[in-house]
Amino acid sequence: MPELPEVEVLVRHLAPVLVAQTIREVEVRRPKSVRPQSVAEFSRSALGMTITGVRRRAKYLLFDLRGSIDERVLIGHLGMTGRMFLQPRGQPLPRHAAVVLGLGAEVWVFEDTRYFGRMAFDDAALAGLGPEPFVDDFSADYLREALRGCRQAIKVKLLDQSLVAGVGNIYASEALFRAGISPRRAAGRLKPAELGRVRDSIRDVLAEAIRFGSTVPLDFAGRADGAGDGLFYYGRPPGAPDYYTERLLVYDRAGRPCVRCGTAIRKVVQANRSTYFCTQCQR
DNA sequence: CACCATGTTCCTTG
DNA sequence: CCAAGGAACATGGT
Repeated sequence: MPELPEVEVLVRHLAPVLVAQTIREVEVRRPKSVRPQSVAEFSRSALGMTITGVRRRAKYLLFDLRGSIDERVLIGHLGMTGRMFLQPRGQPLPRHAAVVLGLGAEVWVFEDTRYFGRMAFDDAALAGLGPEPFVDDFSADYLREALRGCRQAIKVKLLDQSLVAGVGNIYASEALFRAGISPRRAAGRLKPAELGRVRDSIRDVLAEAIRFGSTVPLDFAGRADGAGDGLFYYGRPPGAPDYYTERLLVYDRAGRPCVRCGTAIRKVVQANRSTYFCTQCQR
């Protein structure tokens, strides 16, 4: 689920169903998921608070809470496998439900198979984040300044959250394909025009993903495959094509033909992460 | 069994 | 001291 577009879409879905709700019960089923706080600390901080806003910063979810005497922000991160959704009280929880917050008729579930994600009153990580991709500060000039003299590969730099916040491993490859730039180029060696293309491609690819995600309704009644279990998921009518993977042009397409020139897509490893690109289209 | 996976952080190496 | 690379975290899918 989780790069900037997925988090943004989730925020838009959660905001209308969470705002004005009050947290009446707190159940931490996985203490690690509220680190660095203790379960008791987390529970005390969340209990009785009313949700006044749901926002996003990079890949973090920000939940504005207001109590009778103060306000605070609950911060969520989905890690690699996190999800959040509401389900009716009393229904069986998923195996990896990490935190369950009781609201009115429903409970708010943070589920996280690999437990890399977090839900905590801890904003330390936000301080080091670079600009959001859609703000004016994120410009070709900004990139030129920030990457001056940098010999690291551009793909690796795009994953650096202090350079630009929210790009992950999938959209880094996708953006560079659209920009026509090899992921292995030294970041500081890119020409101004190329940095402009990198910036535009990042924005385009993220915006397109948000636009697509926003058109997909959440399914409260049952799963896209028809197995109704009371949870909600990003819906896809049974038998419909999986647009999510189809609109990715290079990611996870090693060996398959480039959509533009037909050359086999290459997979390489950079900084311990897979990178996908077309050696013909990307120089 | 081996390897891979949408992310972040810590430790080691140079 | 800093930059860069690699492993760890934990579970599941292929």
